[in-house]
Amino acid sequence: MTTAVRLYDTLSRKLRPLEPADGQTFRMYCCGPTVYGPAHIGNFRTFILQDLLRRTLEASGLVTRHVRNVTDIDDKTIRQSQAEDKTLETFTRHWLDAFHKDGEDLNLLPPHVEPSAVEHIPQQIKLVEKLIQQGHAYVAGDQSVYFRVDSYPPYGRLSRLHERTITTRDRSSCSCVQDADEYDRESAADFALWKSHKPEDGPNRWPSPWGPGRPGWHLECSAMSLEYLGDDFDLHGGGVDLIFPHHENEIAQSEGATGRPFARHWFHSEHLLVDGRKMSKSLNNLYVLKDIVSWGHTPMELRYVLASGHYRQALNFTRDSLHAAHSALRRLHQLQIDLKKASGPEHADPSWGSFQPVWAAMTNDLNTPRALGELFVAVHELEKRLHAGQLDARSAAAEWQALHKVFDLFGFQIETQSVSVPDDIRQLAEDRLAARRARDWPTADTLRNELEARGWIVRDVPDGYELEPKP
RNA sequence: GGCGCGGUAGCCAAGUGGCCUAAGGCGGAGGUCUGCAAAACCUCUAUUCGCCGGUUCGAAUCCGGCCCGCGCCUCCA
Repeated sequence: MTTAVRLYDTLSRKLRPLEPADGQTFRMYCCGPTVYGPAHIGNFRTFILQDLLRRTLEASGLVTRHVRNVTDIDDKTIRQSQAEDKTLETFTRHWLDAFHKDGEDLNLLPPHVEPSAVEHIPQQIKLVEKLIQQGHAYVAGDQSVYFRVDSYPPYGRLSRLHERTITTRDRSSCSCVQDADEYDRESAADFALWKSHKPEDGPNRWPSPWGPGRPGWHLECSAMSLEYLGDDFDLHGGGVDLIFPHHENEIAQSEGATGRPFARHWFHSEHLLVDGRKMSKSLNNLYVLKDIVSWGHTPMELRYVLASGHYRQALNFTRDSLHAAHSALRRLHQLQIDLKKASGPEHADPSWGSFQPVWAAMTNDLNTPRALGELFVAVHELEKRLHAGQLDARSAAAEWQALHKVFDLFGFQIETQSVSVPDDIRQLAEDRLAARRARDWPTADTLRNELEARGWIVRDVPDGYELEPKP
């Protein structure tokens, strides 16, 4: 159980074992949602991957401390709350609740701490003051504060910025990258730590030593990770799009202020594509959990789909993949039932049983697609042995437990769902059962068709029937 | 223009020098079961890894070229 989990690190570009620096608690910070609308399935890919990483770390025997922030003060939350004529708090509260509901449905483990940016403005101001003192930041003409990128030479390491900007300048001097809309900055590369109040911000302003305003986006993560995880911590995660500029800026702010190394490991998840394209409003392919459910699929099926690709690879989401997930999950459910039936009394067995290769794949760079492959190799073998009567009660009980460990590892909630059957449907099914017992096949078949017309599938089982809503 | 990623069966997706005459899921085709079905389970389903060269005893895996697709390049997970 002491297997070290190995994971690719964006900064060193190497596979490295994950170990808590303090030898006790693995401290991880994940960039959370901006609560200005429903989170889309691409957002959830990232959160589910972080969830899978955490579950894997915990299954390896580590204790984790998982911090995931909520961005509830930024351009988008302000703009949208103003447009809807709501206070920022009312507006973001609503979308945070929605996010929590979705997270629950997807069986995301709640983070141990979920700090809100707007509730940590004093900490952010303190950080800015520190950066100004150390010459890493300056107050511009409009009372905004900027980070002086030139004051922090390692800037750009995470995103290989050097290779990029140098060539960009060489190639096209009129690149759009240079079009700064804030001309108060010393350099176009400098970014805002504190934004002075502007009319369009409405009532959303906080006092600061530099006048009323609000924090810049990157600042919250530096301030809150410092608050809840300390100067340096074990892992920082987010989507690939955050590598630059968000995480680059976080590193500059945090290391500039503390003089100490920031996150020890960087975990970035690739994007989810829909039908081979990036999700976007204009392509009308930006789906949310509600859409998935409205198509008759479950959050678990989405979780399965999102786990079916490797985190460092863009994953192509299609509606077909949800069907595939449905069938795959049903097979897992069936094995659980079959194992339970063949099981003797339970006894504690902490092993992975037939699922050892699943665990091996997860600890090797969180290879979830490989792990699912190994899972079904084991499923197939176990079903075969069960049907051949080659699995004794003791082994079956052990495998049943191991299977549940695998379900926990993936966060799959697989249990028999008791569907409520309307009385009239129940009556039709009962009538059909009676007809079958009377060997009146024409009547039985008519009733089956009637049930199907009303949206219910009836299945005969040895002692009666089962009803399932038509997919 | 720069940086980066990828092209593996109808679809999704592992594998990155020999265990690959390529894992797994879905779908499809047969079968067992069934009054018939359905569900479940079993069997089969790429001699081949975008194309062309090269390196090597040996390549899906390494190198070069080409053709496609995708992402990023200052506040998008």
